[in-house]
Amino acid sequence: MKNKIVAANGVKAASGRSYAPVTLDMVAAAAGVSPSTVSRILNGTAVVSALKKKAVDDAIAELGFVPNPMARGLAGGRTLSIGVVTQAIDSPFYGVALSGIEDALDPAGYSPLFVSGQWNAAAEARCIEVLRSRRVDGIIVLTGRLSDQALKTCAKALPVVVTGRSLKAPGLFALNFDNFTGGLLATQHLIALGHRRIAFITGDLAHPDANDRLRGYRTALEQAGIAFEAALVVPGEYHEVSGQQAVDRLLASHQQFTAIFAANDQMAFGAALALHRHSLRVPEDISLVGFDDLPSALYAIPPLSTIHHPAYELGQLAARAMLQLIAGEKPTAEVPAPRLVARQSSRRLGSAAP
Amino acid sequence: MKNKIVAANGVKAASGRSYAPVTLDMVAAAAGVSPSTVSRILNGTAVVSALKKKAVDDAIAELGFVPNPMARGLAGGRTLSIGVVTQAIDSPFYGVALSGIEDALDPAGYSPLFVSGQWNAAAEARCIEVLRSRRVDGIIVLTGRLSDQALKTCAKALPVVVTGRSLKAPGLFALNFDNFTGGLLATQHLIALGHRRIAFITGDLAHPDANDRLRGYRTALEQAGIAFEAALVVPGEYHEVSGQQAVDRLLASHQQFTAIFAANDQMAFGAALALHRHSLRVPEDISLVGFDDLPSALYAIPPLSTIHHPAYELGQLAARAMLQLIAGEKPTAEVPAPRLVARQSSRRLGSAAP
DNA sequence: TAATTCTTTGAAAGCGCTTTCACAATTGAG
DNA sequence: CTCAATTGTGAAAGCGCTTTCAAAGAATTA
Repeated sequence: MKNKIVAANGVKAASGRSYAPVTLDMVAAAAGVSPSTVSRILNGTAVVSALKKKAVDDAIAELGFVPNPMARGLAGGRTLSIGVVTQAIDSPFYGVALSGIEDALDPAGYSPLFVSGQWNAAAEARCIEVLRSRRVDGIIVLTGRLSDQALKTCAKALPVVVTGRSLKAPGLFALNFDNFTGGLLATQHLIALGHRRIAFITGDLAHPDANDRLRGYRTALEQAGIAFEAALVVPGEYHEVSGQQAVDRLLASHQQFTAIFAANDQMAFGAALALHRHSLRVPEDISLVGFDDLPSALYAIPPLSTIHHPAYELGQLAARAMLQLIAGEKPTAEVPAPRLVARQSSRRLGSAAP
Repeated sequence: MKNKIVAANGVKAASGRSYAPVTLDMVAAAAGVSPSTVSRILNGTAVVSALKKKAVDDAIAELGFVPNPMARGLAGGRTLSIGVVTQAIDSPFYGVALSGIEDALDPAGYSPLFVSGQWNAAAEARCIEVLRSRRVDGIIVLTGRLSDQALKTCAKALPVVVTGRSLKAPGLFALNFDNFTGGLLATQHLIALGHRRIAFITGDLAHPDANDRLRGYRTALEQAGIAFEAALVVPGEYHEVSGQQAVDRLLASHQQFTAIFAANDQMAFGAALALHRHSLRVPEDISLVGFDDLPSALYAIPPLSTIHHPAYELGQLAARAMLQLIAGEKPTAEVPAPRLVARQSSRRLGSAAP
């Protein structure tokens, strides 16, 4: 039926006639039923006779009716929108996660509302305020710097899903990636390749994940009977420059090392550039392993060995968990385990050039 | 005053007491005025005596009142939200643009609503439908595949700002980057370095920008008296793999060339990897120039020479133009001119190794 | 068959805000 | 000092939808 097409394609509809806001009342009138009945059919709130249902469905299609979410939100309390607090919408890692959220929310009829916290607790708090003032039905927080306490109290008023922490509270669901094991795997990989002097560029240690990755590194060392050397651990801040500077510092300190494990890919890229500037080749002179498996890791030169961090899936899982939370169910999602992706930036110590 | 703090910090407020939705009526009651007066003060719709204004302002601060956008939208027709149709929220280029939009919209009290069109006209049409059903006050379309006609008709109902096209229509503002000059500059740069056999990896030629860049390439060649060779032009699709494949194809064809100009950075990264795989060094054996100046271009190895495409500014300009459109003003924004950023991926033909 | 319980449906009261409209209270002009 | 033109303000009517609440009809039971 042509009706369906009009209903499914707003632009088409708009091109036909000027966008006429058709309301639920008009549908009711056209179908010869009361507005309440239309609403009930729309929301599946109550049983309606098949006869009337058909009449209403036809009227909706005929008129190309699209419910006004504003009115819905005002009247019903739900807005079918989920607030998403991200740190930077242009971050390569979070971008992918947002994409996962969007894709998981869409089929359920929910729209995400993205706001950026800029790695700043105060800004995040403002974000949450904005989201609540927009009456979102729930909030997904991607990592962030907000205190656990702030999140918990927020969860009292609204379902909350948070990634990057382990946290239990009513109305709150936490999805945590196993950063410890990730750090462990990366380091074990280098050790297995014969490396003993492995430098580590940390993430921002204000973040639990950065600490977990560091613990993984230390534990792997321990397990292999390699002494931990503080001088081989240099602080970074999760972005490229900091990785670059870390390597500069490492080199300036004249420490010996044959491999570098960077706590995320962005720092690994920076590190690679610094090594390049110092005429050190990866992996011939220095092996390099990152963390996150950004899309661009595949196209680094050489392609970066890294720990796969399933950002897209994480986004999807978070979104689905939110949907479950809203439905009153208990989310059960589990984040996939970390997995090493060995590419060409790491190689056996002392192996011949290709 | 503590009031201010509470008002500015929702989380704090929430942690103090359970989130009590304070309404305009409550403010009116507290200030001893009518709701109409409060509304007028909120919107600056009419002159209100200084005395009452102060009473209301105090009450607002005291109660930590935040207007409900839903109700506002329902009653007033405005929603203070702008729909943004992007192609992929996780694209490195668009991510930056979104960030610019967000930053420009925020001070005006507007929130962006991002939806992804996935480079698909039908999906974009659906996006627009979603945005309209959410009653956004305007729509910003980042490039996209929608027909000009569809955009124009959309603009009849809603202010529209579109990037990546030159288009004139009532209620519509187009912001176009000078891709032709960009292509020209990149090619001239390589020519100036002594290159004569310059391969070109095109973007998706369904896009006007891809064609403009190609025209720039051809024109630069012409101006330098270099014959255009179709065999040196290979099609790409604006993503890494296509750049990689393009180089594979180029090499397989045994064409001679000393430089490659890729129509965007992502393809340049792919191309660099392919060259690396074939043991060709950049820039010693082949000079490489990209287009867009993605943040990661700076950390490519070697850092990529490219045309600066001011994505962040573009986003800002688009958002500001939208604000002007909504205010009934005529936007005047101009996109900054393309600019070559010469880094280390391009060098003079035949120059000695460092 | 009368009494009782379900089902289906409509009327009406909001949700929180904006916006006419009209009423006082000022002010200026005649 | 009256009459008209301002001006500041409140009452009330929605915006488009959801959701009691109660009524009417259908089905069940005694």
